[in-house]
Amino acid sequence: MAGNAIGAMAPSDLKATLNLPRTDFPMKADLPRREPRLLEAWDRLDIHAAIRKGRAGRPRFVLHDGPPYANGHIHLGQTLNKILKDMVVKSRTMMGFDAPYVPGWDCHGLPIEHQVDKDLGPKKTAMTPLQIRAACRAYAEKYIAIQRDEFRRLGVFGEWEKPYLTLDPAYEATIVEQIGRFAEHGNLYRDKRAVHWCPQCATALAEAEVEYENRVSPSIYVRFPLATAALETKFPALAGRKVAVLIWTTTPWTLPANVAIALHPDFEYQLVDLGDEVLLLAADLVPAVMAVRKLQPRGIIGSLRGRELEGVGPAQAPYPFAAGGVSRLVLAEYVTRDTGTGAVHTAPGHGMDDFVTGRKYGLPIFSPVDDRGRFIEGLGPFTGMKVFDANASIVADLEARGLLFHAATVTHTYPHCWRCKQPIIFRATEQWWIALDHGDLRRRSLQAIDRVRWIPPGGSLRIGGMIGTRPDWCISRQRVWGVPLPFAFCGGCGREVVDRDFIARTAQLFRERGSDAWFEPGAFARLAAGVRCPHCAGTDLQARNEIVDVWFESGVSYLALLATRRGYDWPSDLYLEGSDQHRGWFHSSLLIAVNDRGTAPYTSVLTHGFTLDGTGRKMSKSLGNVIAPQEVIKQHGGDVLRLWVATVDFLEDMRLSPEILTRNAEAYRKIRNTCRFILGNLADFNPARQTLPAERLEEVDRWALHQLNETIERVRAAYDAYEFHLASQAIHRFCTVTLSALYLDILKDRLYTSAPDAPARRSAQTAMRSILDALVRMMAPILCFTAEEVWQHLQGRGDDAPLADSVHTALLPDPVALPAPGDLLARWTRLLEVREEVLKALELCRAGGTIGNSLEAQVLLQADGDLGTFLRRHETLLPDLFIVSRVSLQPVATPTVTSERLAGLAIGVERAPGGKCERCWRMTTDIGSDPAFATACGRCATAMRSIAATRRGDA
RNA sequence: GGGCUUAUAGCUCAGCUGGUUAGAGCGCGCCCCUGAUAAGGGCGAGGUCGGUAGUUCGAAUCUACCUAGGCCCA
Repeated sequence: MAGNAIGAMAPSDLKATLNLPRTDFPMKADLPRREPRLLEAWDRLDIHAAIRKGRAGRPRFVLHDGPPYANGHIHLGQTLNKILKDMVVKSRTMMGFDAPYVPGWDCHGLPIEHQVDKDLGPKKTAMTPLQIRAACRAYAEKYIAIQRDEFRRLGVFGEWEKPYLTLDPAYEATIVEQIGRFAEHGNLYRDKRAVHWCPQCATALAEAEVEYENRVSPSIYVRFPLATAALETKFPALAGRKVAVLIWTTTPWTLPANVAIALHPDFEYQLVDLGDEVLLLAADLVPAVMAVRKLQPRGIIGSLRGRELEGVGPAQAPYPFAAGGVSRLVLAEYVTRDTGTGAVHTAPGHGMDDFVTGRKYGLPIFSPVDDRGRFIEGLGPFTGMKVFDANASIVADLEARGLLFHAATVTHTYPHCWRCKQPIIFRATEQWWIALDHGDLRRRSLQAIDRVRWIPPGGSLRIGGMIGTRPDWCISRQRVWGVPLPFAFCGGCGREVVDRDFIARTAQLFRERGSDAWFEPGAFARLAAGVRCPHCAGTDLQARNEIVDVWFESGVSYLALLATRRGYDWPSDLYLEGSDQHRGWFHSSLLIAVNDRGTAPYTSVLTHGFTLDGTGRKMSKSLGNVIAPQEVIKQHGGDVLRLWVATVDFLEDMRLSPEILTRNAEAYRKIRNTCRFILGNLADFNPARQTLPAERLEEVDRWALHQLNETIERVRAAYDAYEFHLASQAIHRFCTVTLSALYLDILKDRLYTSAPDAPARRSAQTAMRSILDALVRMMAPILCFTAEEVWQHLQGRGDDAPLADSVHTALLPDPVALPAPGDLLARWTRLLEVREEVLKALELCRAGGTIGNSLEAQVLLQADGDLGTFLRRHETLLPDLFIVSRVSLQPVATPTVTSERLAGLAIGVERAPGGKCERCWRMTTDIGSDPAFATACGRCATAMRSIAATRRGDA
């Protein structure tokens, strides 16, 4: 300011004496462009190493990553999962924990092999297992790279350069070792299991390879003659009658393998008298069954519950091949009364349900069909027939023998092979199993569940129910892309060979060379050298290429991590996955860990729900409501996506829609702008030199800091409890309500118009600096990019105590130390109540056209008694608080508002007297009182003189 | 069909062990400002707490059933 021009300042010159916000922190976030630059900056900083180093020696907190499947681009669910994990890791890190994060990938298994199959087409048949495995590996590695980049783009910190992979040799060795642990404990056994089987392709199919198509099948009702001795005491009328259980089936070819008839324990079954015979079937289905033959029953001889029939009989199966033709009456819950007779022909060798029932009752698992779907030797007239061709012969045979009650056809959905499109069958095959009840594995697992903290608590019930009732675990797969099961088969007696040395050598081989080594010529012979068959002592051992279930692979993950990395403790602190993993990874990890170490691999398990569309429906291609994270990032940026994750209560299912994203983008902008405004007002503030002690702060500033402290407490508690939505809400609320609408609005006059170094202004800046410093730390786990951006702008301000390079190496804020508030908070609550009433009055006045900007107003307040005293005590604060030019405590003749909430308060609003100061825009009666400043008020004149004096001093 | 689970304003969430006219933020409508400006501020209108029936002096909060979702099984 030139001294000689002081008296004739134009409005623009006056403006130049204001301390308006200055910052190069952009208002427009432009996250899609800016975030990649921050990622690069973090790379240059080697942020992850820096954090690890900074937390070395601190109490550890291990969130163990559940490996996503290395297949395809990441979808919203995986995105949510990784962001949640990252917010846990970042918040725990900022709470002072050493919280490493090692991402992992699930690399083996059917989906990849399936896809590679498709890609290879007919070529695959000419390829060796090693060649196919190489193609699978390439496929997995391609998607690991893709997903890694996509996850990193979300701002997720972790050991991306050194993830754990289920195809790593060391990992594969752990898998084999853990299989060995089950073998040691005697939980492994080999037994039959019903699987989907394609007779055309001569291969087992996984559920994913089965397609359901319409097909026309026979629909036949068959009599199973029943021995009634046990029933005759109750129903004497049965004596001497021909009695049969009536079953219904669409697969006549499975009748030769029949061993039982399943009834529902709760259904009512009737003995229906048809004159020449008596049929037993479910009461509800009698009319429908009679209708197919247009019969009228003569009467009902008796009725009884399914459970009363258990073990009655037995009935006689049409064929003697299985169990000598005996068909037991057993109970099963899956029997329905929608169709059929309520009595279900049961062939455990040829049906999933049947198999389970067979297991339960100890029935023979008879599966007289070869790889090509032909009946094997010993099936009499059917030997050599293809099963679907045999249907007609069997129906004719039943007819001839008087066992056929009725035959028709039915169109229904039937499983078909994904590759050859032909109908498939169920067939019992030999598989490897882990026994759940041997060695108390199930009971010990249930006990381990009780010692884990499940969030939400329902998780305990959910996994407990599953572990409590699940059948034994089938861990073998007849596939190529996976870890070979470390077992041999005896060429002499044909039985399986489970050998400790063989398993140990296999583990060692895999550790050194990876599981591909299994397939190399001579490898098996070396592993089997010196091993004898425990059953017949034979030494002619043979390989069978079976691989382990991928759930077993991923279930080993924490043990594999412990085996290969230093500094991890058992068990981990947290597993965090979607609630579907109660059945999956939590489940398999638990069984393996309990078997190996007797405890769960986690002390707590946090689950999240699923991402749904805006109306609460699941996202699916067919509904066209899928939201791709890549699109969200392109449109809004990673921080907006992260903010969405942080605003929802993830324990339940979460909705996402364009509207919800827009909401979050707006909330984001509010937070961003709040930071920007504070940055702008700290432009000239040197915290090391200009910070005022807390006792000397203006009262509003102290109040604001108390609000900050309350927010800090809330946010810390929320992070501690993984309640990110409460943290984000507290942060957002603090920005909008406390700061933007109130505190910062009130502050503007003080910040802009005071002399830069005026204590009142430094007081505000002191508070704002504390606020922004705390705010940005609180934001960091959620808005990791923006927090960093703000942090960088907070630096390099002549700060004597430089900040850490990255906000992510800093700690969450502790509450600011303040003098005891006394009645400060109560008084301010009351002042703000008055403010609300005044704002209403101002609004009315504005609507009436008396004022526009509230600075044009003078507020008259009338209050008696206690409130009057209270207002007088705070009189000087009031104009700033209301952002008006003048407040006068005086009787109000014609109140604009008479408060309902505050008894006795009457508020009048009128235009403030005097003229408008061109500098501070307040209405005052002392414009031009300093002749040097004709258009400025006295307060501004003083400020400008002070500024001028300082500048001269500087010069 | 079974196990677990959800349902509070257009959106995201609070609402503790049942107790006065159910809260917040955003959005929306109207208005102000133009010295946070592709910003900022104010006021206001929105809910029969999914439905029904109970328990209770009293229920969004407890019970039963129903409806519509979700995950996992079958």
